Amino acid sequence: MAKKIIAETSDVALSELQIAVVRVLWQRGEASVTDIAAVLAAERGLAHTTVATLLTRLEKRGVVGLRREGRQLVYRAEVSESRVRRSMVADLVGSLFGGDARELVAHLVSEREIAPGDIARARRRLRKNAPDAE
Amino acid sequence: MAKKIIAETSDVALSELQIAVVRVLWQRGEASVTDIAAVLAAERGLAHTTVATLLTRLEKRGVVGLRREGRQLVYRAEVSESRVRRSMVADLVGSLFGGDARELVAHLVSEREIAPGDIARARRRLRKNAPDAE
DNA sequence: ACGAATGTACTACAACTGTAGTACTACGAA
DNA sequence: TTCGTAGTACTACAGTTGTAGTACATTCGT
Repeated sequence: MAKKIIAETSDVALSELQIAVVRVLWQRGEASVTDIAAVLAAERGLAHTTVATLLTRLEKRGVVGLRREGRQLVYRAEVSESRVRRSMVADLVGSLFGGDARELVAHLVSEREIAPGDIARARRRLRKNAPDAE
Repeated sequence: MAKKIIAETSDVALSELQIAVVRVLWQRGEASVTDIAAVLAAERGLAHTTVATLLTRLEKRGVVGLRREGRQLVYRAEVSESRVRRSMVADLVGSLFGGDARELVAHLVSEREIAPGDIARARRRLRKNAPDAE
C-alpha cells in the first residue's frame, strides 16, 4: 500500500507548459495527441512530437492517463485542476508567504489585484455553485 | 541596451530551495556563506559546499550580489522579496487562474484559507505601515 | 614556521525540462 | 497493391536544479 496512496496524497507541481497541456484535458475531458498538439501549436508553435513527448512524460508521472483508440492515443487528466491549484498555491504560500494565505491576500491588495468585497463575492458564488460543499 | 534592462524587467522565478537561500539575505541584509550554510544546514541538512554552489549560481543570474571580505564572500539579495512575490504570484495566477487574481481569492475562500474581512484587515495594515504607498 | 582548519573554486552527476528529429508502422487512397 | 501520410516510440541534446566531493589557497594557533 504505497504508490497509490502516495500518488493520491503527494503534491502535484506542474510547470507552466505542463499546465498548458493538461488544461486542454481539463477543458475537454479527453483529447487525442493531435487535438492537444493543435492547441499548443496555435498557442505557442510547438511541434507535434514535442507535445507527444510532454504527454508521455506526464503519463509516466501519473498526471494524465491514456486510452488507445486504434492507432491513436487519447489522453485524459488524472489530477483535477483544483488539486493542482491546491498544491501549487500551498507551495507558493509556504515558500514565499510564511505559510499564511492572508499574507498572500495582503500582497494582492497592495498590488491592487483585488479589492474589498471580493471575498464576499467569491463566497456568494461558491455558495451558489456548490451550496453544500462543506 | 539589453541585458540590464531585461534583468530589471524580467521575471524572477525561484525554486523553493533558492527562496530559502535568498530569504536569509532578505532577513539579514547581508550574510556570509557560512552564515547562510548554517541556516540551511539546520533547516535541511545541506552541506556547506551545496550552499556555496547555490549562491554562485544565483549570483550568475543576478539574483544576489556579493562582496569580498578578506577570504570570505558576503552576499546580499539583488531582488526584493516583493519583486519575487509579484512575479511568482503573477505566474501562478496566469497559468492556473486564467490571469484573474479574484479566482485565486475564490480558491482561497473555498479552501478556507481566508475569511471575510481579511481584505479589509490587510488594507488597514497596509495603510498603517505605508500610509502613502500608492 | 608548520600543520590544522577554513573557505572558495571547480568539477561531477543524475533527474527533469523544453524542444524536436528520426525511425517505424499501419492505414487509406489511387 | 503500392505509396504517401498520420501517428507513436525512441533518441538526442542543451540548460537548470539539487547535491556534494576534491583541489587549492589562506590563515591562525602553538
